[in-house]
Amino acid sequence: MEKELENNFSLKHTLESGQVFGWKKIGDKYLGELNGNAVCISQSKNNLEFEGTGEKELGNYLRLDEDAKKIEKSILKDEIIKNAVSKFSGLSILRQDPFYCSISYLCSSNCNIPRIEKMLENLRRRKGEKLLEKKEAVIYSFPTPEKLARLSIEELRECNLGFRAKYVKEFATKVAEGQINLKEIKSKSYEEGRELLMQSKGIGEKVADCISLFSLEKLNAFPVDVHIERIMKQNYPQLASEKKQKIGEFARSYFGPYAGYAQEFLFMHSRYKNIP
DNA sequence: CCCCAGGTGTCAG
DNA sequence: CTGACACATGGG
Repeated sequence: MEKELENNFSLKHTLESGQVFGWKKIGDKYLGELNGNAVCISQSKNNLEFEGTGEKELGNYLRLDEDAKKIEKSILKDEIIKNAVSKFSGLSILRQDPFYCSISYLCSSNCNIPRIEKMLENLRRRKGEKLLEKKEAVIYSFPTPEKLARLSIEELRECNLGFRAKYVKEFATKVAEGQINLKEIKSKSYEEGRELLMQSKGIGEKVADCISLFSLEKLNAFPVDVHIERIMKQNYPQLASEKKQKIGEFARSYFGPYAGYAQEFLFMHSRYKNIP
């Protein structure tokens, strides 16, 4: 199926921004899973080509309904962010599945990106279901909260989760038993939702911000990781001796309701600063 | 063998 | 409230 894009959008900047794990790049196509189906997506200029999902479902995931140019404009507060936005224009913040997103960022603590990818792929391979088998790649679903909750710490350890295994089990159990209701959290304010998420062990301020931004429609959330901390301190001297929490507060009020977009652009800018 | 990686929990001061 | 330090694990 095909779709002509009305708004400014870059599939590459969106799927390779580090906000989401699990998309495999095969040539000019991206293979992955969306809502339990194996999906293949590619873009050429203003045209989006896709298989395995519907136009509406994909459009919602990619946030094609929002005007990206308008969002970008709203955060252009200075030359630094203008520079970052111009390099990665078309980056969209996905509407990820909250459970998958939560597990992703629970696994992210004190760990590098390739290894996070590996942990999540291990969970899919060992505990998910095979959705598609091609010679280039095999796509698995991500295990449900019930499935993860039933696993022992040892089984989770076998997926190389390390000390995060107990946190993943606790979170999955709370979701499976209804003690954590992600839909309900989504309907709450950024501040309230963040507090609720942080009641689960392994979720601190940064992870809660990532979950809020990438899967709970809290586009003002501004996760401050070591990279963002470094960039912010370099670019805004008044923050030089501030801590992560203050940096987040500053950014949310400085960049406004779409501060999360600013975070993604700055993160990309720092991640690829040595690549022309 | 030491250091680091999209941090967080814990415990002493 | 603030600053160490541990935590699993793979790679440099």
